[in-house]
Amino acid sequence: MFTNNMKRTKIAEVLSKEPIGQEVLVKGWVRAFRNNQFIALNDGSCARHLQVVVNPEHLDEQTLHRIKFGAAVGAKGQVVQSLGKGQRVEVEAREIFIYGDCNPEQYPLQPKKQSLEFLREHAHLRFRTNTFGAVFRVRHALAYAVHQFFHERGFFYLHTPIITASDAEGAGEMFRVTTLPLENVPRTPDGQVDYQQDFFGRPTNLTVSGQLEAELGALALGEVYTFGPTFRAEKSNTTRHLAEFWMIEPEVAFADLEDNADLAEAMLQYLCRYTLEHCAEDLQILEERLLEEEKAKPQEQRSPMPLREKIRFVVDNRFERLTYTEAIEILKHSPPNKKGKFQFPIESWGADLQSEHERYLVEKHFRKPVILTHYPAGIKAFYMRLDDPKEGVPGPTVAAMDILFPGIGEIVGGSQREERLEVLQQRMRDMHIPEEELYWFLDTRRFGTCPHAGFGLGFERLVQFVTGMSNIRDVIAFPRYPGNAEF
RNA sequence: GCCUCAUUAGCUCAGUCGGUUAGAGCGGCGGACUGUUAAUCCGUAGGUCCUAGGUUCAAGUCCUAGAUGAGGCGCCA
Repeated sequence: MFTNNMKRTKIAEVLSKEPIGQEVLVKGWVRAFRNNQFIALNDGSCARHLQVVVNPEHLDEQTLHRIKFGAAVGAKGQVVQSLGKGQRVEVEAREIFIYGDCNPEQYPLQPKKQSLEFLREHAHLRFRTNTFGAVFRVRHALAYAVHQFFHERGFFYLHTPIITASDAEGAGEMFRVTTLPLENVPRTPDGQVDYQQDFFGRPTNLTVSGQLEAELGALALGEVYTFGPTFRAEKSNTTRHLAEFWMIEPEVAFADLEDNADLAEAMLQYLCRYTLEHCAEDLQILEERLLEEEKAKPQEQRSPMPLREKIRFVVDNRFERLTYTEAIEILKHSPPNKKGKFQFPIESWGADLQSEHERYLVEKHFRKPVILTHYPAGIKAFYMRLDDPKEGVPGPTVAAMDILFPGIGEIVGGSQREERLEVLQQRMRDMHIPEEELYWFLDTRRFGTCPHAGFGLGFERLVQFVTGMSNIRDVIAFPRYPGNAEF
């Protein structure tokens, strides 16, 4: 009979402290049962399994038969030095208790390598694999480090709304939020949808960015950041877009574009360093997985360096900073442009850079993260600060900043904000953004305005970079994308 | 939204020029095994060849449409 009068010890603790001779109770899920004798037990606390050695003399035939891949079991026994070679310590089980059976004929997971596509269809179970265990432990570490980074620097965590009434930001297609009955929408006499009868008395959407609200906070609290879910209803079908993702958006008063770039670079290096120091085992698993995955690819598509080296490279090297105008010059004279290899040839100043151009700059030309600044005003948002005209620059630019990472592309997008009321109003008129809807935003410029700056970091893209997962749908627990909202 | 590729056993995939009874590895199941490490060994079951049409004496194989998945592009974080 299983006596459950002991405190459970986590496997991470047994493996790190190696308390030889101590009696422990461990609980977890069976990852392998070899030789009718050796259970590889994993409880999620760490990447590694604990070997539990079963002594058949202490175990009835029936329980032995229930030790199956995936079953939840508890094991009580002494921690001893292992006689085998794969591990230093193991638990000599005197008692085994089956919490939950796992029928192998029905269980979708198998004790073998399974494709990421298959696991994506079983996302509710994929946490139980080595790869996804590692991904989600690293994701947690990164989220924790984000708060630690900002807290250490005196930033305040601001919770901006998830439901918003402003649809004037132009950040993308929005998801409508309503309680109106879709099958029988109330109409006004002139046939329009009668939003006065809706929950908020007006049209509302899920937020596409907390930036405008964060600016309100920054112009009083000084330094704030948001870290929350963000929604874009674009039908993007790529390895780096989600309909629901998490975004980190710091906003800093009395800061200019350079301060902004400094902050973003320091943050990315801090977060990368944090995972190297706190997630060594998980990163090793992910590095080995990536190596295995890339074996199937042609040489030129493989990563130039192993995962951890790539992360260390970001920590140890200054990001390359250059202006859009300088980037255009480099691209114009680049071999692929001259040889007509770009699908979109670089011809003149003013066009937005395509993925292929960003990739060339980051992966071929500089071979390191790149901060691109001072984009043409025409291709950037209304709230970005208009630069003073500069010699050698063909048109008006804004104090924008994009950080490009190898393999992922744009990981950060930010700017110094336009703090001058008249300039901002002119920009809004030029871009057909209604002033009335953003009166509250403009009030910050009317009353005690000051220079300020901020950026947005796509959290999943950062997790992608650090874990080496190539599809963004594999770094969020339950991905939302066009045609899929399962689980 | 556009382009390319794929869909065959539970999973990963092979399947020749259209030809007769569709294969492998892993996994499952049964058995053996008290030092295994992707355990091993013996045995065994398992198929609506994505769907609907079409061409043909004959279709897993060719054609058309659709569904689903993957990758790329655009939009961006």
